[in-house]
Amino acid sequence: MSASPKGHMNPTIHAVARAAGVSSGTVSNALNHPARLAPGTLKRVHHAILDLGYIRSAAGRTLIRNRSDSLGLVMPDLVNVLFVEIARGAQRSATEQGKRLVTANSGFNAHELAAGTTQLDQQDEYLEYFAEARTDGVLVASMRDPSRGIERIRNHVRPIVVINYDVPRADWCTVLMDNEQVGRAAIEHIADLGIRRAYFVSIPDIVQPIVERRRGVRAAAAARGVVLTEIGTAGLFPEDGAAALSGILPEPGGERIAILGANDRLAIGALQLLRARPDLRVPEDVAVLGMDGDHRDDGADWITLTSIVLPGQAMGAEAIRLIDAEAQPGHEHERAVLPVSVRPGASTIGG
Amino acid sequence: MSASPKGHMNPTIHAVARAAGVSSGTVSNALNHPARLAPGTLKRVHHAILDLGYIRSAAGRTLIRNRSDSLGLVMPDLVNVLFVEIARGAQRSATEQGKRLVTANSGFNAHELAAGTTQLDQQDEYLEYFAEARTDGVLVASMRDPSRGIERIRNHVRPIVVINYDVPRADWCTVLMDNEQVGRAAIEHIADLGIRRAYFVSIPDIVQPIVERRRGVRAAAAARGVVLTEIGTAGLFPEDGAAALSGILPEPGGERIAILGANDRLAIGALQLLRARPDLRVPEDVAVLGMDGDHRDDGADWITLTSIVLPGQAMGAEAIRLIDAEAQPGHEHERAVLPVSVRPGASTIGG
DNA sequence: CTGAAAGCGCTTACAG
DNA sequence: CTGAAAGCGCTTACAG
Repeated sequence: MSASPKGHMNPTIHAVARAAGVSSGTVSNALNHPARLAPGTLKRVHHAILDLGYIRSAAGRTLIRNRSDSLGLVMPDLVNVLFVEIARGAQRSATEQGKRLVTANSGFNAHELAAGTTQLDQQDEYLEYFAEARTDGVLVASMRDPSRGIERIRNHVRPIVVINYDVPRADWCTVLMDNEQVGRAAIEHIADLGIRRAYFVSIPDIVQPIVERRRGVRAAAAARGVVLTEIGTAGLFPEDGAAALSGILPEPGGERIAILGANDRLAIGALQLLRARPDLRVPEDVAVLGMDGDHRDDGADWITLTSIVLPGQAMGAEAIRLIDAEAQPGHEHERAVLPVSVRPGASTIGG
Repeated sequence: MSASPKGHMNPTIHAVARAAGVSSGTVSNALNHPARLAPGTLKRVHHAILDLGYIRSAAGRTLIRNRSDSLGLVMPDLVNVLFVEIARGAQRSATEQGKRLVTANSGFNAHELAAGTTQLDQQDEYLEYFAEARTDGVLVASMRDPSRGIERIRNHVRPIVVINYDVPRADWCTVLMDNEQVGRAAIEHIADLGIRRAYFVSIPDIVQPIVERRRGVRAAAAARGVVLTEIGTAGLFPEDGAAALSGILPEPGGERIAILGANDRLAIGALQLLRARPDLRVPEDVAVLGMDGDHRDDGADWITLTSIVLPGQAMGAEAIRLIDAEAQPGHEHERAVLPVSVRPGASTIGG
């Protein structure tokens, strides 16, 4: 049981073979096909393995098998809760299927992008890393087009699933949430409440989800006869929302309006302004809604924020399922679009 | 430039050599010691690499170099924001130093542990995974004793740094935050405000940070003459805090008290109760404080929560630094304990 | 400056 | 049931 009785570091399969008085092929069989060994031999080998603190080298094994029994997940930065949820869903699902999942963070940060301070992210580097490792499959959760990086590794890693970015006619499976539905659901929700005038508060169209939410908002507003005004912000934080909105709050007794934040933080910026305006009632005068369920309502809020719940964990789990499906012969690439739902709060429905 | 002109998959170094009309050793040199090649040869090799979509196999390379040029990080579940911050700090720091960092989630969940519904986590499995991969160093962020898993891989991976768990006389470097200071700082803060009676609300001592925070709270309360009452909860959520505290709220006009949540969510449970009690003023009658800076105060709160800011990103960065330091000859294991600080909010200081 | 050869630690038919 | 041997894809002295 002692880790290393002979002081040897890095014991190999040959050291184990010597200690057990067998050949290295037999040690390998003990690990890979134990049923082939006589019980006594198996026991001796296992004893030697424990005694030497032997751990098989993945390099030798991967080299000859040309597979590594593990999956890779490339993530943007973890500031966005959506990606934490995607990672959790994927990890759980992989574990349930007995697969190892290993994650790399590319350092992409939408806040920085919006503020114009982005450095390059490491997405392509980590894709290459997983390709070098001959990972059995790669999941890429992304805020930007991953095509170039994927193109490079195509010859070396087969099942690839892209999460959260939609490339037309892509040569891989894709898992998306329905961002147009996010925008539509927001408008539907306030239209159902009888509100006829809405402000959509958002950064410019620099990332795909924003583009699509805007499209959904516009389409639904047109369909429902909601008068829509779009307000641009410099960033995705509450103060950006507050700064952009300070001019548009109505006088008391005016027409009822809704403020729709492209994300929850922007909506919270609106709530901050409104807290300082006791003459305006929420939601009777101004209804407020966020669009990415990022804000964790744990009961400390002065008013709970209505938002759209994004299916992060489900997206992660779906991606693992598709990795599997891709491995089936004759599989056609799938494009899964997962639905979202409104989580009503007092900021629109009161109570 | 086409990915695979001859339809070959998994091109090897030999395929590249053939295409470039050189030997495989020369291709290897082009990758590892480009200066050794004649410019024309180098160019031909690079062209062949691009043309074939060649990506070097880490397996062959690791096998002969016995190192993989990457670091592994084993994390508990990402529900706890502290660990997200640790991961971000480690990732950023590794990137700055040009190192690849790859992460695995063990699925340990303190909430589930507190609720008694834990399954086993995968910490040891992923430690073994990184050992098999001959990772150049391993970081383990943990809520439980990782000794067994580390002991097993000791012969195969050298620099090991444990984050957030303190093993006495450990044979590795350790990065901690000062959890006793967390408890002390909480008491100091409210004692400085003149409060003489405090309630410490916490799950039982099933994880190390709780043990130490309790110890710090007790020591500081004794030192400062604060009358301390400890309240047990069944879990770490706001509703657990609210359930445990509903009996202890004072009548208006009584002695001023402080409620100290072992984490922010428990403190928020107290805030929920207090919002329903307009006869009690916060912080004049009841001051409330959380202990893990987990709650993101983004301005939607009815009152901002005073809390203790934990040095998550700094811990991650420090761990990367120690991996480096361990590699120096003659290095002695370090035990870094990073300080915490109070983030004052209206829930204790008003305003 | 380039090539031939050895060897890293495994797994897998194949003999025996 | 076990062992000897080939080979996975690389890198690195070493000749030339």
